[in-house]
Amino acid sequence: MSGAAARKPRPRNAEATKALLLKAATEEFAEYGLAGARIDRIAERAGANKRLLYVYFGDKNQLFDAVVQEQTDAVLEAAPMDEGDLCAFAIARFDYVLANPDARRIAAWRSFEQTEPAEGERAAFRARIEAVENAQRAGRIRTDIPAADLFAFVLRITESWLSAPPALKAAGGGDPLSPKRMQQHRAALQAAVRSLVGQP
Amino acid sequence: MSGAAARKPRPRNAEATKALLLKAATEEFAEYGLAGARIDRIAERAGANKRLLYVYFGDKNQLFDAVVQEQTDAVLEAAPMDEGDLCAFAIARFDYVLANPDARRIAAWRSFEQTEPAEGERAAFRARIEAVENAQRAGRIRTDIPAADLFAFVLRITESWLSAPPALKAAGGGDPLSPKRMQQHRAALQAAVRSLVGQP
DNA sequence: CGTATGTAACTAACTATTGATTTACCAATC
DNA sequence: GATTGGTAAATCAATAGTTAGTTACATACG
Repeated sequence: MSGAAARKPRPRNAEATKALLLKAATEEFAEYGLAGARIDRIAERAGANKRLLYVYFGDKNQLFDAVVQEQTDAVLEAAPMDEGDLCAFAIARFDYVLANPDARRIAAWRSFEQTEPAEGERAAFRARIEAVENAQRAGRIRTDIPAADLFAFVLRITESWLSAPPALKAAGGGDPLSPKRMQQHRAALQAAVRSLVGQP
Repeated sequence: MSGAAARKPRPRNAEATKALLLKAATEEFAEYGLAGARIDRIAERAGANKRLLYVYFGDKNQLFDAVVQEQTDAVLEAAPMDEGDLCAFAIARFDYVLANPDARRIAAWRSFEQTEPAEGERAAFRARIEAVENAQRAGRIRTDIPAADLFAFVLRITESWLSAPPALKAAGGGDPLSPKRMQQHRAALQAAVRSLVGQP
């Protein structure tokens, strides 16, 4: 027998490897952010060689961009805004980020660590704001708050518990993320958004 | 004249130097976070020698803790919660973080990069939640949303525009932080919190 | 007075590590 | 046999943290 342990090389499958790397990068960036993430850890998480990361994605920043792109697209798709219905939007977004905590953290890291907005995302927000304006004109929601502000309120409120300061989550006692607690919070969120957007 | 430029050493004043370092660290951490901040840049910003930073604060993490402590204390003091008055709290907090953007960013970085809550802060949040509960019992605010949830909603809403994704801020066109815009948003915030906490 | 002396404030240059990115190479598979 | 997927090990810059001092200043002593 040879002394060195036999390393079994990864099966040759570019697509699968690329997907594994992206998944590992998503987890790593979600946990540590762009500056805190480590290329070595990403490769290790993926069980792949570091080099492949550069082959498939370019460099650390481009990898981060790829992760951001995927996650923001997913959130946008999971929480549509039909007819400017902010209540439905809020609940859909809450459900999605509760089930996919990484998506929320990636979006937050991005808006903290990168200030340059992407054009596609800007357009997506503009469309949502316009939908809210339409609903205002149709008399479905209050008009004393500008559409952009109202949308920003609702957007943040959907993740207010999930992104609350650790000390606040801990202040209540009990598991702040237990299913029971989340069910309760979901109902609270629904009530809150309803009274927030309704006619005053 | 001698070839080397004469470096004028910093006047010998421990308190002043320490304060300058803390200020520089606050700016650096606010901008880049714990992982992204650079010790050398902090020293340079302060116009002080790197070594002093270690003498006065220990290491990078302890320096970050010192900054966090100062900033969170300041926010807590600037936005008190008398009699569970969430409206007044919200406006006071908004005004403070608008005037002190670093405080908000520091708090955000902290809750993202460090998960261990400090005991003092936990107590502060508990006190606030209790104040809200009292107001609920007194019939001043709605009771169909648990106090902790309601507080979390209001807390996040106070910074929803300031911490909105860059793409959202940019979507509206015009300077998203102009005084005029902020005045408008402040009114929107007031209206929003009022209808959020009022009896349904 | 003037000078020794202890110590606090400060500085420059060094080290040891870490971490992103590359180079050079091997092995499947078409 | 050329191209594609994969690996190990080197490179090179940046960084947190240190070592080894120098200078200002106070206080005490002759």
